[in-house]
Amino acid sequence: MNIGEVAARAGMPSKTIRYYEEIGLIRPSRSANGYRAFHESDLHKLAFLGRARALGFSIEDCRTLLALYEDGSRESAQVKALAQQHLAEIDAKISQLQSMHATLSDLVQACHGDARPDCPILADLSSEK
Amino acid sequence: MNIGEVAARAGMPSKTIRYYEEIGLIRPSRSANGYRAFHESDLHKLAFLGRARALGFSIEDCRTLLALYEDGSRESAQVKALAQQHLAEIDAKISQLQSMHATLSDLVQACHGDARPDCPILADLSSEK
DNA sequence: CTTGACCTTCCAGTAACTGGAAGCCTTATG
DNA sequence: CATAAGGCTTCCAGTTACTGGAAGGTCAAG
Repeated sequence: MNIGEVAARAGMPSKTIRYYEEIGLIRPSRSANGYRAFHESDLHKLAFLGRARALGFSIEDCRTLLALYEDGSRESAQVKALAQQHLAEIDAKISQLQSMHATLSDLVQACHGDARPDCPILADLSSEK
Repeated sequence: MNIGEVAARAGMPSKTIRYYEEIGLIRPSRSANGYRAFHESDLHKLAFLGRARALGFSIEDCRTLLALYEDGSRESAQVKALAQQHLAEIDAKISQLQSMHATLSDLVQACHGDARPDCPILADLSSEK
């Protein structure tokens, strides 16, 4: 399989796949012509990575997850710990965004949004204290 | 005022303030010794930027907001439009994170997290289809 | 034989800082 | 007056996870 087909099947750009090779997440072999030659196992790894990334895991987390996945003697506790930690980060981000949302939607509500310069949003941003 | 005091009063690192100057968000004057000399107006702008950043606005949005703030003949509609657009992005991020959260917390729930290698989280990530 | 679609590598840019090195300025102290 | 501490300066590199683009090799079709 060439990179284009793999990209299509894994649902990610070829660029990303090359990048993943560059940082050592995958190691496709090479054909005589210099093209990357992907096996099913490479495709499988890429799909794994794609799903992990879709869940918001960082590349380094993905590297760890992949290593755990390939380590038959892993302890599920390690995986769970990593996932829980990530979940906590997600929670934190959600809270932060919700807080932003609350403030900002109040301000947007308060702004009449017409041709006049008077604006509660700017007033809030420039408020003393 | 030197940069240290401004940093303390604006609640951001000196590094950030230098960076904001570098990208043209502020233009503090200079003392004879080469130190940046901040006026109250600079501090005010930095506080404005800090609040806008805290609401998640990008630097470029901040630049626009600052320009609008300083333009006495702005139309509040412009500010409101920018804020609404940002609010939509926040909504999108929250949805995405909530979706990740839902999937991941299910998986975490399902993982016994002990010394055994069996792990629903890895199973899901490596699932065909 | 040429065209077009793939493939290759390499370099640069993105967002918004952050860390660190090398060195000048200022102030307090012995 | 020498020096040491702390603040200031600039400049360079690194971070995250790609993405775009240039220059050029390869392959299948007409």
